[in-house]
Amino acid sequence: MEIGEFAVMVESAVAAHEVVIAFVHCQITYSGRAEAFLGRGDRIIMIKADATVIVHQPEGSVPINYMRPGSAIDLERIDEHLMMHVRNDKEHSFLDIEIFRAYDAASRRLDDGQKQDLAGNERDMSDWIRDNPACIGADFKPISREEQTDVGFIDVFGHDGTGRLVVVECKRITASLMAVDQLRRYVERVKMIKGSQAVTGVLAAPSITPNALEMLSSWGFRFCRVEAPKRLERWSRDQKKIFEY
Amino acid sequence: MEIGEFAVMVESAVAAHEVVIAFVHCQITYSGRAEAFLGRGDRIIMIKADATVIVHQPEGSVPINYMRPGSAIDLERIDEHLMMHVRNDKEHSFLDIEIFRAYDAASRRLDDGQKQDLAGNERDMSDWIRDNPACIGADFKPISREEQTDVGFIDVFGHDGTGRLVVVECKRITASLMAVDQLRRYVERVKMIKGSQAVTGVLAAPSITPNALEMLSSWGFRFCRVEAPKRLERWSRDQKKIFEY
DNA sequence: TACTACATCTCGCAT
DNA sequence: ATGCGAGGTGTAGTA
Repeated sequence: MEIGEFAVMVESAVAAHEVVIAFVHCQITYSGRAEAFLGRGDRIIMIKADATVIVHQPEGSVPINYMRPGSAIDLERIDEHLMMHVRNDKEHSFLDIEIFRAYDAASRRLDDGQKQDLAGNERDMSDWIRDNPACIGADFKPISREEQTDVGFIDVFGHDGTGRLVVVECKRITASLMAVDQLRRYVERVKMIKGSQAVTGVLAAPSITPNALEMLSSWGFRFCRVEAPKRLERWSRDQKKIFEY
Repeated sequence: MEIGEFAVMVESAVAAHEVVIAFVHCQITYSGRAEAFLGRGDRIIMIKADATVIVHQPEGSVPINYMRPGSAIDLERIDEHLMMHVRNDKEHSFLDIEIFRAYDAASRRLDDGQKQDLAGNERDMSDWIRDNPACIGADFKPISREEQTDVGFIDVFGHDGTGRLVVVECKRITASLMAVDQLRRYVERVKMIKGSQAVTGVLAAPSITPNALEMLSSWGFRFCRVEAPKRLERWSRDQKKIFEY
């Protein structure tokens, strides 16, 4: 694709808030929260309707460069090259893509107002614990869940039969040292605010790392094996049969 | 673009490890670490040379769905639709993209062996502190930096003039409560292993939140204002003039 | 492989 | 605007 033709296409598509995709050979300079340089190679450039710019290499799941929505996109012709300047003045960042060749490009207006419905997150997990408190302890009585109490964001907050307060921290994946740090901070906060030492912590997760379990125990806290529930599991179970053949 | 033609193009491109980009109207079902459904709308599908699959909506900087490298991609014709099944058996996940229309698509073999050279990360920051220890304290003497010592991952580890050990934790952006948690854990670990109470902590960051500063002080630790250095700032400063006009 | 911590993390929610 | 924590986080480094 001739570079001048490519430039015209990109400029008109960006002006019309179309989505643009291009296969190019380029080198890239970034400056903003960090600074980076990427030498010449083949990449995929995506410009979205909201002026988000994303650059992908031919392999790997994360973009090598990107600029957030609302960037200003300018093209500058330099000899046979095309410099794509992407600026975000508010964030004091820029991305300069020097395009040596444009192999192919496409643009189109796309419409999509849908939002994804997702199940199995940490909120589903704390809901499930509130409704199934016995998984934390036979006498565990939940008081609040994911609410902004006077002690802050605590996933599930309750008390046991003896009147001791219980702070539950949920993790949807293996709990690590950082989860124990967080639980400890919450328990200390509750002790401080309630002016009582009768507070303990429970880490609820599908599993826990050995170091985290050791640290948890050293603070007198407890691990509870809980899986994040998947609301949509009805169809999931059917689909999963595919894996089994 | 006729859906049968699209199917043939995708299958041959995937087999040839080409990169594929398509503008489609589709709905998407995901099951894996969580479960999700996304109703009908226009999206961009990217299939990379390593069988990574990424789906973007027309706005926003993050993909709405993705499958990691090494996925199995199968197409199934259902009446006038096309079902793209993406499976990753190892991760027990799948992505089903029901494509109602393929507006446009392109594929191409892309070559890129380049790696990005990046400056201004946390490692650069700990390097800089090691080489400029006075920023931590007039008598601070660094011993190690980002090394796996017998006390674990500590950004910069040293001692002050009085023989007291100093643990430095670096954050390239504003330090929060979690950074203080981390520093406290490291200091406790060093106290335990060295069997000494003469250990203190320093949090080095460009700024710190009020709560984090309060917690830091309550543990007897100290905040040090340090910016992540940008090795490439030579050209950066020149380019930044653009912002000023 | 599991564990740990960084990331130009991004995003949402609440103050 | 800032603070805080989740994320289908992903990725790199290391044991």
